[in-house]
Amino acid sequence: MAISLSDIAERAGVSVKTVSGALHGGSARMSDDTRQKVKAIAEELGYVTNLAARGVRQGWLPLVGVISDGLITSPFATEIVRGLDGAARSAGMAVFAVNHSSGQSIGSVIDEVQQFRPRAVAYAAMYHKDVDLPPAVAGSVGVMINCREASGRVTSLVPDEEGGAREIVRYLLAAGRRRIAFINLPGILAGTLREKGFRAALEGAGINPLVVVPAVRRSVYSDRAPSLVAGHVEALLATGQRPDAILCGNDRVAMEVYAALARAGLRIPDDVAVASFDNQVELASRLDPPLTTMALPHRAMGRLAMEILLAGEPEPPRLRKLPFHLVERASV
Amino acid sequence: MAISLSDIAERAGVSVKTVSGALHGGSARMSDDTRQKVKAIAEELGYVTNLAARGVRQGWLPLVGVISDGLITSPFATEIVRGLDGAARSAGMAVFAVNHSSGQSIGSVIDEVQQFRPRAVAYAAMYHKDVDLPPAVAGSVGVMINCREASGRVTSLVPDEEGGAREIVRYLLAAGRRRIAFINLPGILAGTLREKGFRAALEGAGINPLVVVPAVRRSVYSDRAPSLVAGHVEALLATGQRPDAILCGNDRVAMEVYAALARAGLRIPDDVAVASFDNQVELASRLDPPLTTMALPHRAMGRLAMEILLAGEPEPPRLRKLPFHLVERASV
DNA sequence: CTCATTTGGGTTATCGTTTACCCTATAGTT
DNA sequence: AACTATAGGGTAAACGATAACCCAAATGAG
Repeated sequence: MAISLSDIAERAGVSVKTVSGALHGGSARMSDDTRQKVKAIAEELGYVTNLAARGVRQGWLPLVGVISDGLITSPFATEIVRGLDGAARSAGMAVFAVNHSSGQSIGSVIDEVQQFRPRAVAYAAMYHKDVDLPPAVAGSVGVMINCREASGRVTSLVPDEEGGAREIVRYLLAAGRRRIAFINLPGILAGTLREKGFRAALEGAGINPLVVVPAVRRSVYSDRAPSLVAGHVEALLATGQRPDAILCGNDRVAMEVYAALARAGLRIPDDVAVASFDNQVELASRLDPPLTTMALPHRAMGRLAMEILLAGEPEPPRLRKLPFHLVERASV
Repeated sequence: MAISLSDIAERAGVSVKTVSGALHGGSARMSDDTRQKVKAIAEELGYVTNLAARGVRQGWLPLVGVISDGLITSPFATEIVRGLDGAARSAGMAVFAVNHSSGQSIGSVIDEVQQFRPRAVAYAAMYHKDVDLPPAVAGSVGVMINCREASGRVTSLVPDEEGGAREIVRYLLAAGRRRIAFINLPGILAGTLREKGFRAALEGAGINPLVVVPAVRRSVYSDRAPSLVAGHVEALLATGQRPDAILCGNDRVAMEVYAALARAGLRIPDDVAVASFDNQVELASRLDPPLTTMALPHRAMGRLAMEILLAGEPEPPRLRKLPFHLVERASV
């Protein structure tokens, strides 16, 4: 079927090992003449390296396996994969992803991945959460992305939720806002951590948070849960203490806040500033006015993950928090 | 390093081939006793098949390569990959994706993919477009997803844009709407085809389209291009012939239409119905009222692509148009 | 009881590549 | 001129799994 080294060897009148050396072994000693001739014939025949064969010799394939937990619906998944992919390709690796559907045990998914003898394996969560890796398989996973591994045996990469919240609060304060409300995402780790950062930043400035309320019914954040946002905004506006800034748990919440404020006849940012988390570009940049929001470091997590995976000497496992990135638009 | 068949064979006191037969060759004749013993030892030792070794023998690896053209920013990419992945896994295959960045020739990307000796290769475009595959590589690609291959040497799977437009128009007509405007996406294939379907459906009903206008400056559709939507809506409302329905090129355009109608004090759907294409769930379901929209058949394209790739006898190449799917919410 | 068939399993070659080791010229050194 | 490096390249053995072939023992039919 496909051309192999021995086809080239025969045609060039040299041995297989010479061909191998000419094409792949950069430092193999041989005359430039031979090397060029072999390369020319390989090119002519359309030779393509058989990585499976090399893999059986080396014991691994130039692949990086990514186990993604649950559905890959989120657009963030692509960002993580993109970060991984970019770094992987420059190292001559390809990324293959397998879904960890809720039915299966993590062990069986890892076995599935290990069949390919990948160079490295990463585990990626689709939203920031805690994950408990069974001891037996912890050794097969090189890095955890967007989740905190409980046992501490594996390096975990997560967004710095607290820091991100502090940063956006400081930005609102610098813009002169003082009565800041937070419509948070309840029941998820990111929400809990952001609330901590939110309160800490305000406290540091000697200001009390106006209010912290959940975007949907407490303890269940899901896109399908009925939204409480409109009600919250109306309630906030009905009080004497009208907020001069509303921080939102994500861009979709901000979208609803925009609508509620528009109904109330208030202008953004003149009457009320709005800021949020996520930076779903397609949404945030299309709102009127375009939304100022904290971008999650998904791409950076992917890139750093690959660096860690492909690094020679593994550093001791630890939790690394990656900074958010402020995307300034016009809503503050 | 990893356990191999010979480790098991030694431990079980049988030959390697017997182990191979016991674990993988379902029909290999041997006593149930032997088979069970071998399986038990394999389990105990934690044996994991080495697919690279099998691959060198068979000539291919149980991998399906997906070449994705350009950036994988779109959330649709995940849908396509999900469709592929689901079908692939039930066939024991994994999907690996490589980005076709604009700098590279398609040939070099295909070579990169072929190094892994994948069972099949698909090419996926991130938006509906025409793609010209060089004759030399057309043979290596089994199916084109979300794009039309010019030469006709490869089966192409695309959304049925015309049919989708016809369907949503018929739905609007059935809801009693007669003055229907279309804010289309200019400069892209999907827009052109949808406009055809839009006009055809109205013509079939003996009605004239109110107007067809571009969402952004003509001939350049991009998320970053300045939007013309607000202006169009205002202009439409200023005429004597106020529309009773606005069809939008995508959900983000619809979002802007919502805002413009709200500013004008009009209610959806009572005063004006709004419908669109895409079904970006997170956006469409969060709008108020939730948006009725035509969902693109991305998942279906992924699934069908895998079926075609893994089918034994290839059917003659042709262009297959997959139907959109109406998602009824509350905006009509 | 003999011969044919089936059962259970071993031998060995093979896939394409890499690598440890070996051989032979040629060039350079003394 | 003899001797030693070294360049240039060949041989052959891996890597792990599979498959074509073979062989011995057990089973069945006549």
